[in-house]
Amino acid sequence: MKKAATIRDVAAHAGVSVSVVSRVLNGTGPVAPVKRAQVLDAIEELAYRPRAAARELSQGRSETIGLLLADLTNPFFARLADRVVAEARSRDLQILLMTTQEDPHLEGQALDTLLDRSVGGMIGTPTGHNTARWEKLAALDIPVVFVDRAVRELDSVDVVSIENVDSAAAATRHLLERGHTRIGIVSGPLDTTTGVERVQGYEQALREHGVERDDRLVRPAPFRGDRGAEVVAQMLALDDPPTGLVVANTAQVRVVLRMLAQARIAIPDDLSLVVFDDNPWTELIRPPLTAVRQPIDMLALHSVELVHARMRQKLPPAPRRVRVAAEFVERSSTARI
Amino acid sequence: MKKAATIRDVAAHAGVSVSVVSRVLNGTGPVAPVKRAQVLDAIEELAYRPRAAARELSQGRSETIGLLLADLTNPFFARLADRVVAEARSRDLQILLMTTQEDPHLEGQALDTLLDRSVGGMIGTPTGHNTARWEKLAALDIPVVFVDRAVRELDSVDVVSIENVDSAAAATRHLLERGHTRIGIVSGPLDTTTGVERVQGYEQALREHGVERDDRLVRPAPFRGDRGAEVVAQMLALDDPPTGLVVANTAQVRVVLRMLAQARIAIPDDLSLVVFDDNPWTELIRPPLTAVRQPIDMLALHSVELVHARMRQKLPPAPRRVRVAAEFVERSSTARI
DNA sequence: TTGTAGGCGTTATCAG
DNA sequence: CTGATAACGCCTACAA
Repeated sequence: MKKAATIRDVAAHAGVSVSVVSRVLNGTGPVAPVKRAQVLDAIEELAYRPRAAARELSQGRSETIGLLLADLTNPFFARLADRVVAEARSRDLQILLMTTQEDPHLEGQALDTLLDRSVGGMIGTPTGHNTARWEKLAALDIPVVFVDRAVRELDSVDVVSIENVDSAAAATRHLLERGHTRIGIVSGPLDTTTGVERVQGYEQALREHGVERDDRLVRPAPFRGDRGAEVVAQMLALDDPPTGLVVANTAQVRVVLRMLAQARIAIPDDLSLVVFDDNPWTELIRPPLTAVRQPIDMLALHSVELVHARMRQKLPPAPRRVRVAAEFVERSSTARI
Repeated sequence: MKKAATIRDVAAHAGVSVSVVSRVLNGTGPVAPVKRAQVLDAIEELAYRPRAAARELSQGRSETIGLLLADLTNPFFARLADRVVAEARSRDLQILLMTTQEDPHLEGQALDTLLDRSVGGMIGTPTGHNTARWEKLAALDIPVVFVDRAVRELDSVDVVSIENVDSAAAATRHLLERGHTRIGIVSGPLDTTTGVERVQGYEQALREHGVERDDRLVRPAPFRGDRGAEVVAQMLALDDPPTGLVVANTAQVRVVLRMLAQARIAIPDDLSLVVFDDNPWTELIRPPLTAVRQPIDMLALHSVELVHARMRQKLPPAPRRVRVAAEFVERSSTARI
């Protein structure tokens, strides 16, 4: 088993210098058509493949982009990863995957190692607690794109997300238009952009319909754990419990559903339900859930496209905020009051 | 913005040579306690982090392992990825993620780029069609571990999977013990080990109970597409349709469930159902599904541990086959006939 | 125990 | 157009 061919082997085999080979490889600089052909032949024959590490070392930057997601257990992030990988491949970018598990400490570690790898760019769902490190990446001229959510302090980085305000407003409006006035919302933590923006949309819809906001019906829940269930249970225990509920925290819909089932709350008879993110199983359960469908392929497409463009310096420096519309999918978990 | 410190900067700052720094970094070779402290200080002060690319180039191998999964859209693989990432982190290994989408062509591409990256190891779910390339990896002394499924031709690579035969037998037995004799099975393609082994388990259980195998009830389906649904529809259209069904192809349970719902087949009244892989939503749907639960964390643990050990040459050359038991979870989708 | 120097595979600069 | 040759940052004999 002889070791893999290097650029020098190719050069020798083709009877040219390494520079020529490098040039045909990267299309940088001129090469005589004849020699080009020879080089191509040699490459073919030796099954030569440039070593990524050497390339990185030499140019100080790589074609690898770090993907730092919260949690692959959440189908939303899993499908996002799937699409990001696909988009990356079509651009010859590699994906280095890490997860934060919504833990700032883990996020910190991940960012550090990403730094070592001198990745060419980053796509991530920030926990909101490592602003210094994120800034460092940016300071090192490593393009960063936040997807799904952002960090308010970091207003110089690109963000790709859905229209959170509009989506939440639409979900709430759907309930209002069906006669509900007692509408609860379980959002994400209020120090995340998704958390606050979705509550804003909810409030906006309420305002439109002249319904007063009741603090007891607006409850944030962390992304991890079962808090979402508790919070809903508390709402339901009120003297005047909600008749409609928006679960805007994707990570909590499962636990909420489980609690509702255990408590034998009939949907939509006892409670009308709209959830954020339309999973493959959302239509499988009984009743099929009305949901806000996030266009995950678009989120992935724009994220990858954005880092890619930045890596190629093909974009003006001003931070980009891409917001794509989400689709409202009406099924059977909501009913007229 | 000054550029990141290199090993030379550290050496200078600590008043030693680079080799000393390298030695304290990698614990290779002796270092005087005093100097070690100085070096550590310098590292701290300069916030030095070794460049992964340089290290790779110099030693010809990296601490990055390639993870080549079929499809992150399948919750089984998504959760597997999640655990693999976690296990990898605790061993300071990085994960380069790629997907095959069950497409041999994409798998081939992925393997090629993995080769360029000179990854230190690989964990993957092979499609079964790129044996040459897989062998090439092995020939290059890159440890390969197949997880979940294997390729029969490649019997020299490590494999981590559940006890497929036993699991399928248990699932089938469960049905038999409840009086079913007409039992269908939707397996994976028969050129995959999971596909054949689960059918073997099914047959074994049948044999135990003296039930004859009916070819029309044993139908493989590809991992992609909706074939599983068609195949079940065909079984159900028989003169003597099955009263029990095992969906052993994780990728097909969703479409089968959808079809069953549309056809208004009552479960378990019309049909008793056991599915492979216990997702978070398996207990959310109506009725909650009886399932074979794959211990995903164990699969991940062993896979990572195995590549890691091989990378460190800490294992005898003989290929390892780790098979972990799966758990049978009885819920409400199966009933006595 | 320490330091020097050569090599890892590419890219890039700069004379021919 | 082409070809030496110097980086790139780290590891590792080998010498001291």
